[in-house]
Amino acid sequence: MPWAGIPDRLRSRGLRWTPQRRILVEVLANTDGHVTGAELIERCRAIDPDTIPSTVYRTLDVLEELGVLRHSHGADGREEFHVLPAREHAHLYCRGCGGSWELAAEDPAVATSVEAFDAARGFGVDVSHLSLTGLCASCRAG
Amino acid sequence: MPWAGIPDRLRSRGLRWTPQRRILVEVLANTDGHVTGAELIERCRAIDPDTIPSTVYRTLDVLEELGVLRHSHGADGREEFHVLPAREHAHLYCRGCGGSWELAAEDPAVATSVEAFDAARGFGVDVSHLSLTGLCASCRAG
DNA sequence: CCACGTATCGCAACACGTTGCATCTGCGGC
DNA sequence: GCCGCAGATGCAACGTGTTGCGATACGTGG
Repeated sequence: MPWAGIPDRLRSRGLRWTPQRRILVEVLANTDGHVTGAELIERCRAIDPDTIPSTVYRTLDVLEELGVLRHSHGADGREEFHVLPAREHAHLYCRGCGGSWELAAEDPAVATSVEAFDAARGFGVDVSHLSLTGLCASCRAG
Repeated sequence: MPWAGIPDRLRSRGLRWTPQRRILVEVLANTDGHVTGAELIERCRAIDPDTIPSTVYRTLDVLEELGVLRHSHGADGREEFHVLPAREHAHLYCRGCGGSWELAAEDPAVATSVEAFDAARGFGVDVSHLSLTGLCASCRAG
């Protein structure tokens, strides 16, 4: 678990390890897949009811700078956080059925797209911040 | 100007042409490129200071259903509206310099990506809802 | 083990957007 | 020209996220 090293990683940057951050990291350690900011706050409050939203969001920013997590924006523009992006991944949202899927960076379609933007304009797409909205195969068929 | 036909298009659907909608359409008619919801409200208030946000957002929904405009989410997740998407287009945001670019659906990189997702999983990407974040060529070089 | 500097916290206010509901009004029909 | 009613409005409350600021406490150095 990479969580164990976080206190020292913070301190080595002149940042601090506080009870509030410990709680959030504990929550994140028990999380996989996506979570919204609101969900994280809720889970933190389950541990410490005094959890303050702004503290959570600020800590999330810090953890993102540390590279421990990533955020992107869902189909509705809401923030979504991804823990431990061991594999970078993008997201697909279907506006028909509301379904969502994770796509690895190695997914052929994703890789093709990234290459296309690189080749065409030298733009380096952040795969982990990539959210596509559209219609999935079955909604198109139906 | 396609705006002239809007009152009738609304009525033919059993919807209504109201003073509030007239103001918003007037604002949109003098807009090109992207606007955020907040900007639209501000411009409406310049005409009628009593403009209410919820009315504006609801009208925007209606106009989007009419196909007069489209919305997507910017790099920060905020809503962005696009007037008259005569040409469907996607957006590119650079997290380095904060720059943003419009990409036509016919842009080679965009077209390649759309095809890739269609071919790989039958997913039909909404180009007009597509926002990519990453690093532009000059920020990568710098 | 204490003191000090600064990162962080808690709180309050704000910004953007959404929702529920009572009231009002556009507009089609008579 | 008037009526009725579904569609819209206005308002108020809420949800999510951000920001500014004074108070607090982490952790380093003595």
